[in-house]
Amino acid sequence: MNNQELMKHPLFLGIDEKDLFEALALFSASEKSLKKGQQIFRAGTVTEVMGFILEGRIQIESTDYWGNKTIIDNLGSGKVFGETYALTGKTLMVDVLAVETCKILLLNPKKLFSNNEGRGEIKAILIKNILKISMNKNLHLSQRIFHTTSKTIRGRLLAYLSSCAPSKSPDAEFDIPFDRQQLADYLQVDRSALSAELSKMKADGLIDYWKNHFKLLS
Amino acid sequence: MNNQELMKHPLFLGIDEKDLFEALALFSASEKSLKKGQQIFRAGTVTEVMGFILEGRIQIESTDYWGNKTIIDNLGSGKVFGETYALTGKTLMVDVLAVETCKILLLNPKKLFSNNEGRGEIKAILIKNILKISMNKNLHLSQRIFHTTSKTIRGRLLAYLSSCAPSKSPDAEFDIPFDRQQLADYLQVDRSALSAELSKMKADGLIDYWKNHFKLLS
DNA sequence: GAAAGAATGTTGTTAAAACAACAAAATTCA
DNA sequence: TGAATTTTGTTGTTTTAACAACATTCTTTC
Repeated sequence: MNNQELMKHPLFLGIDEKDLFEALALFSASEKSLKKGQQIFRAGTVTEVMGFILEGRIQIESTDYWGNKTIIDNLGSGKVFGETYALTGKTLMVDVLAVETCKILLLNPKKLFSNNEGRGEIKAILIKNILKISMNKNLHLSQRIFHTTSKTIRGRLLAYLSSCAPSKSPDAEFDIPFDRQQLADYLQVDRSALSAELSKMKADGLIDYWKNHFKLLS
Repeated sequence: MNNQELMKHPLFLGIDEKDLFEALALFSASEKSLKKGQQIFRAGTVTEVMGFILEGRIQIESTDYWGNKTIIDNLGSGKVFGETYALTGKTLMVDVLAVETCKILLLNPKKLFSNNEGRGEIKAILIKNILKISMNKNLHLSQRIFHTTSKTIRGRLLAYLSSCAPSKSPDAEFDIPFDRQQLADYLQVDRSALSAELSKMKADGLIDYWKNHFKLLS
């Protein structure tokens, strides 16, 4: 990802190209490469930095005492994660890990809130951008809640798949970022029961799918 | 709630008393009284204003096509709601209503982001405050997700009640803001099954309760 | 291209919660 | 205070998903 592309992302929107270097310096930005499966943040710890995904996908999840995993979110390039923990200083409730090879920027937002470092206009823009990102994450978390609102597996699948579909029109096709086990951990249902329900829904003519490629039928 | 008290709340933190009036003007603040059960925002609509609770409690909820209600949150005095929708302009996914007699401030945050109205320092402080509020809401929504992570009613109750307890110490006593039906709608379980499970947990010596007053036992 | 491994699908059994209908208790208010 | 209403608790039945064990298909790698 080059500077031109960086500037198009919500975090750097409104920053002039000539100021981008200064913005990155404000964040004490450092690049990091991750292998598939590698952990970035661990629940129970604290982080001063947040992540910006340059390439690859990461997953936010939580595993309880008995080993039950809950996937909170799955994010791809251009997305920001950990900003809430970096800025509030709260102990992480979740693990964050790379689900494929990743390149990320680690950004420390602390200086944005100092009064004697960096240009005020740049800091103001970045803070506004982080606010927007935070609010979008809010909406995203709300959606996440609605995906598991239904008490039936079918209801949860329909809620999730509908929100993934690129348009309201029937016969919309799209990929989801989960395999079956991950989808089960996201919707908080049993994997084999999920597979069974998907089969039934296909038999009922509601959906069609192949691996992680789905189609909603009319 | 008087000005002294207002200034202690996260939204106005850092604003001098002499600037409070200007801050309220920036928000085009207007006070509104609500009767128990009265709706403030309706799902499917759009709002330019957010709410600040002066007195009483409000509830954020969603009712699906079949009448199944999900309670997302229940907020008391000093809390802000609707800020995400007011600032992003997105269509509301939820209803907001007063669960008891309420007094609220309606605040329009639009001018905070204009360049020619209001003093920059005040706007900057308010934006930072809203950012902090947004992030806390993020953490809150994450917690909300963990409250319904367990597949058993008992697990959900323990997750929720533990997070309500004022301290980790056993025998902690506290009130919850829900009656049985509301708690069921929050934890997304059946009310009668919830009552039955509470009885069992009391019989098992895990908890004690009377109405909405609970005690976690060691 | 065969073998090994991983992912997905299938089926039967078990456990749990939804649901329904009603009983008991608490609260409201006339 | 007592009747009406709301809230909470109880129980039996039905539905659903969890669970377990295994079959099948897909993918990887040598």
